Order: sequence, then C-alpha cells, then structure tokens
Amino acid sequence: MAQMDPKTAEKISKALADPTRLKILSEIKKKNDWLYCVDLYDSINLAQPSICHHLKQLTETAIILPEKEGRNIKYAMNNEVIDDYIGFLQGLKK
Amino acid sequence: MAQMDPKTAEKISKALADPTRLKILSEIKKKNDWLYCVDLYDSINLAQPSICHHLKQLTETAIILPEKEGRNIKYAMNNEVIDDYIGFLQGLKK
DNA sequence: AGGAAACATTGAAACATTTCAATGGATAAA
DNA sequence: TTTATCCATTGAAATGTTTCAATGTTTCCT
Repeated sequence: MAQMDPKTAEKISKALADPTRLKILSEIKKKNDWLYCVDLYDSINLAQPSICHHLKQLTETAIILPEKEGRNIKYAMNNEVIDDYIGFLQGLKK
Repeated sequence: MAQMDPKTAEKISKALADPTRLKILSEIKKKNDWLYCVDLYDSINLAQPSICHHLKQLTETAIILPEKEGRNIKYAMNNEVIDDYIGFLQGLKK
C-alpha cells in the first residue's frame, strides 16, 4: 500500500468534510457502487451547479471515478484511495 | 466498534482538513504519543492563539485528549476515535 | 440541421475558517 | 503577594468555501 503524503491526506479530508459530499458517497453505496448523476437531483436538495461542484471535489481527489456514457456520467467509489487514506490514518496512531 | 454517524465523520474530516493540524498529529506521533503544548512553538511557525485554535479543533472532536499538568497541558492521540472514523470510511466502500 | 437533455463554467453573494494583536485567567515560583 | 509563565478568549482582517442564476458545451434524438 502506497504511503500517502500529508498534502494529499489534507485534500481528501477536505473533500470528506462536507455533509453533501458524504451524502453523495452514501448514495453511491446505496445504489450498489454505481451512481448516475441524475440520481442525486432526487436525493439532494441543491441546485445543479452546486451538486456539480461537489462531484468535482470528489473526482479531483479521485475518491470517486467518473465514467462517461453518452450524455450521462456515472460514478463509482475508488476503494484504493480510501484504503490509502486509511493507511495514512493508521500511521498517525502510535 | 461503534458505527460513527455522518455528522461526526464530517466534523472529524474537517478537523483533519488542515496542514497545521496534521502536523500537530505527526508531532504527537514523533514525540512517542505525548506532546507538550510548548513543543509545538518550535515546530509550528504560527502565533500562540492560532496553535491554541487548532488544538481546540482536535480536542473538541476528541481526536486528541488533553491532560492538565499544573500550568502545562499534554496531549495524546485518541486511537479509538481514529478507529471509529476508519470504520466509517470502510463502510463507504462496497 | 434544429431542438432538447445532461453536465460544466462563470461570477457574485453569503457564509465559514484562519490568523494574530491584545487581553484575560489560572497556576507556579520568588 | 508580587511576578512570571502557560494557555484561553476576543475581535477583526484576510482568505477560503458554498451556493445559485445565467450561460456555455457536448451529445442525443427527430
């Protein structure tokens, strides 16, 4: 497992530090690993640009991976990044 | 292991989303689990109220535990909170 | 080609966080 | 009791984040 540097860990922490973004991740989980962008307009009460902004934060840190499908985009959790982040957190402990 | 709720996970993410606070945690680790507040004035180039502010964020989320020793305060990592947070992150994966 | 659907970008308002000088409160030492 | 030390609080400036209306871009359908 790659040792994550603190700067990356900070960015991932920041990406996780928002209720809307945590909600997006739990929706991906709920939808069984794949979420279409449009699914979020039902479950998240924010305007489209706001949701887009949050998705950007999650994709820029590679916490979720986007895949284009015509006009749509579907997202999946990137377990590798989560595992690396967990590795970083383990390293903080004694 | 207690299942951490999203609101708490958000607060912990926020507490970890800052370079100074990550530095504080790595200093605690470096000092072998116990860090005296005064140790930070050497390693962190910020004014005393700023460091105090960051320590407050970390103690309020119980990521670190303060212990009074006369005029001084020493801090230790709270591994339990880190483990619960890791548990929350594991739960985000499929 | 023309219109519609899905997502992205821009720019600005509202809000939150970070930082520090100044000051306060508690404990220890003289 | 006076003084010094350590940490906390306040208040304000600087900076960063979140939100949305308006608009742009890409792709699909007719």
